[in-house]
Amino acid sequence: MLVTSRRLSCLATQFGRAWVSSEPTRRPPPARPHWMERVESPPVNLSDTHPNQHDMHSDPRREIIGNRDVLREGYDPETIRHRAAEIDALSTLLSPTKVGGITETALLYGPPGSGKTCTTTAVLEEIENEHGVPTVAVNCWDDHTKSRVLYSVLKSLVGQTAYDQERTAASTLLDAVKDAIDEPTIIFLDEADKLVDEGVLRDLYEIEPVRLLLAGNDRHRVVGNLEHRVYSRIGTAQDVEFEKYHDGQLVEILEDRLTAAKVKPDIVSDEALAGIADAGSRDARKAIATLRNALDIVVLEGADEVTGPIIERAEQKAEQDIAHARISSLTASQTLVLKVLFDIGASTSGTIYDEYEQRIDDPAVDRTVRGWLTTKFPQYNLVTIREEENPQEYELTDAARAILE
DNA sequence: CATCCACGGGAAAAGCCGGTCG
DNA sequence: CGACCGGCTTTTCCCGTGGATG
Repeated sequence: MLVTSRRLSCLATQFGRAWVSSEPTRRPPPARPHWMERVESPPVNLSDTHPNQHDMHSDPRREIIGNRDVLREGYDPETIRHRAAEIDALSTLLSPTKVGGITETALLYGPPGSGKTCTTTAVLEEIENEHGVPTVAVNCWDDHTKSRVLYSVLKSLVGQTAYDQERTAASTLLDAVKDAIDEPTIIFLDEADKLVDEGVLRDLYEIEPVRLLLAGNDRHRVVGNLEHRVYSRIGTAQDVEFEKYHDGQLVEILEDRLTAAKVKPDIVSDEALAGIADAGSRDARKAIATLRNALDIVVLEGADEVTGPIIERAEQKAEQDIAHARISSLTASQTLVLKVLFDIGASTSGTIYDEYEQRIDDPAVDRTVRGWLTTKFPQYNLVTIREEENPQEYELTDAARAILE
């Protein structure tokens, strides 16, 4: 099943480019700078803390997964597959001869799990290593406010700072960032559509040597209403669009991980792999999470191989882990709104609010609850909005419902 | 030294309101 | 008209700091 020759030949055709074939030089772990923790921290994954890793000496099961690390969220693969065009576009856009030239901004957009982050990270790493161009990456999901973005940028540029992240004025941080930048520098804001205050984009953009890379799910959300206020000043931004992987491509990506993770052969059949790719609904992040969970189930339950039912459970677990973590981060009041939704099913904001108000002593005001329903909860993938209804209705996602039971 | 309190700042909540739809 | 939506603005909340006070 793990057809090595197929993988290699595929690689060869995918990447004729020099920088790709210099693969092995990529990612010297210690050189992994600053923001790496951020990339790893995102939304959480309870199952990441799961079994083995330690105490695996006498455990015969350790044979099953040699290196589970490769399967964790945020791990940067050795090889970027099926993104040759995007890599090409990014490399051209960011090549050192252009950095410092005309200030341009690149806009990367595409659905979740379409390789935006890992592709861009790889290209940036290449540029930093080969050409000495400083690069900074910020995940705006974690750092979605102005001060946090600036703090994060500053920390990447100068290491530890004397500033207190929460307490120093954004303007102070901005000045410090300006001072720290004296040569062309690439700043990559991942999930830029999660920013609360897009003013920070303009602030960063106006620092002369800075070149911005913005990534998000759809172009409209990323540029959206900053079109006039910021975007026009940003000038001609170059778009790089990422599309969902096809199932076949996803299978190859999963095969790479299986090999790198040194998973014992025969645990995951071709058929199972296809099933996992299918469950991932063309989202690489989700597919990998499903694979990881499926293998954990196999290990924990001593199964012989990954089966259909295991894949199904693994898929649900992947979603629920995330939902669980998200729900834990909510306030009691916010959780109550979800419970109301759980009890009464899909409803309009008015109905939800009436019921919510009944159940709590000091309810938040309706505008606030509406804000949660339309922005925060959907972003957390806890609620979906049924826009076809008029007025629109809010409904819990399956994962959220499973947690609230 | 221990407490108290006013202050500065960001983030989140609350308030306001014009607009849409049936 | 009533119910709801969502952009924008204003207010409140919250917390570390630092100076004053007992």
